[in-house]
Amino acid sequence: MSIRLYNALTKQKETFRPLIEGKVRIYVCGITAYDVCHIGHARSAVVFDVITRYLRYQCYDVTYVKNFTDVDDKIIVKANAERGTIFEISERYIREHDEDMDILRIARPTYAPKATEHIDGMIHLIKVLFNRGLAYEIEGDVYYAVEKFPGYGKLSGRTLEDMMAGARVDVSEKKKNPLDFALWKASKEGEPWWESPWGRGRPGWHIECSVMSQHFLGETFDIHGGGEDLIFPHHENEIAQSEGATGKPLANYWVYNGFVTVNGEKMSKSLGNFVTVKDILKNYHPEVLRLFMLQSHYKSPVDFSDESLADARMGMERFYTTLNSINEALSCCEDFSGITRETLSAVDSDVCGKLASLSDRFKEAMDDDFNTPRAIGYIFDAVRVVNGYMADKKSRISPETCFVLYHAGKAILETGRVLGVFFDSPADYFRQDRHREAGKRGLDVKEIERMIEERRATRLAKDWKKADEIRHALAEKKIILKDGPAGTTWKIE
RNA sequence: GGCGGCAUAGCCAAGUGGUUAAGGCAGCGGUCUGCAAAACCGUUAUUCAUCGGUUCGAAUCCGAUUGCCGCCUCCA
Repeated sequence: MSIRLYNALTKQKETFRPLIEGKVRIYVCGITAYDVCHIGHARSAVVFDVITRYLRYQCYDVTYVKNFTDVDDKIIVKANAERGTIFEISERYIREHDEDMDILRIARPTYAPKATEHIDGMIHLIKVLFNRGLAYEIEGDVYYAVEKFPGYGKLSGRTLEDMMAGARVDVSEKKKNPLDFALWKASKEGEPWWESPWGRGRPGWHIECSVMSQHFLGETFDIHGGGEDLIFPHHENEIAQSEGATGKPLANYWVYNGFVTVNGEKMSKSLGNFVTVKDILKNYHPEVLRLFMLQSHYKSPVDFSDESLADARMGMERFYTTLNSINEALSCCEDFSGITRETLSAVDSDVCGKLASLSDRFKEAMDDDFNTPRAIGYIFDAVRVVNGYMADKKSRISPETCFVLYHAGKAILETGRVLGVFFDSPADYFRQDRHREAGKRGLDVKEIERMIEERRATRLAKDWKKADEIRHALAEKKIILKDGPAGTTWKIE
């Protein structure tokens, strides 16, 4: 069993073979720290989180690096506008980024370096490029001479001629070739600067990733990733810099997540449809956002809307409802330590077998280019099997049943957690959901619970008419009551 | 203009050469329930944008057409 993944460099699915047996080194381009994270950042983070979780689940020792760009035009503009330093701006947004990612249950990268921590390395790399005749300096700016690097365009699948034909190339007087890009920029008045052999300046955008990836992962590493918009020019330029300097491949597999659109439109500040992670987390559980994203393949574009999130919430409710039922059944469970697969009845054994196959099917799906939609389909299958089993066994909880349910719950939790979901207890999940939904609709939780308490008394008195009146009054507000043996619980539709 | 991607049920979405086209949401019928909810069972695409072609056989490969989208400028 081996993982196959789509390599954007070769444009085909390939068998994944890490450079060092058992170890995987991944570099993903992170954010430029000048604003809060939006759902596009969230998708990229979720995709690579799931990839690293799955690789670790498959017992790989993963080193995952995700950088922060903390010096850049937009940060400088914002710092000047606020009469602060670029560090005040970048530190603020890095902190916000980390908070958002933690809530989204994104495992922290092994290393999260900042560009400004590696200025010396950048200067060193630029010197190497000079020595190799790939860089030139004009008035304190240093440019990369793209026509000197034969492989330029190999990742994005275009040639220099193609690119020259495009009318949108910015023609700068200084550059020898309009496609040359800045490695180092002379700092203007009011801009941050570092000393360099070419005078006071600051780094170009692409050089940081070449330096930091090499610093943490070596000259060649396994997987380089990011959003698909980074293919050109960012990663094309990284390849030119790194491979131009070392003569070795930068990374063996190039993996890109598709974009998020909002109601069918590209997210942009001018359209005013910029959805931040914080906006979503006000209205939905973080795992709902993850489920929504993972129900599409990572390479596909995904369209975000309130309806699609609401659908994902219903799906998540199905999972947690089953997890809850398993917990309830096991809470009154008998000792099943003496039970083994071999001692089970045919029916019990059959269910146990079906649940045991979840893990294999899950791996089969994930091995195929991290096919999370299929993997999730298999978890839903398992949920149906275990629900059917519980419906059959309703009132007869035996040690054998407990054994089966215990293993069923374990299998579902284990697979789900590779996807970064099912980390809450069901009780917690539903409590949060009630409060969140009540908040969205301006409903008073205390008042709802008071009415349920009132209804409890009428039910004890078997006054069904009055009980139903209360049920219907709450139903008008989309509040659904569930009468169970342990009392009445509620949720919002 | 150049490069690339996508089109599968009411909606979302797997499947990319061969038994009944996963799964979720929504809907409908039934079981269960004091009534509900949840759950379960059944049901909802003779067909995969359109038209041709290759093949014993195609949603899956090839060509054309239509429609949508991304990149080529900062962008996850």
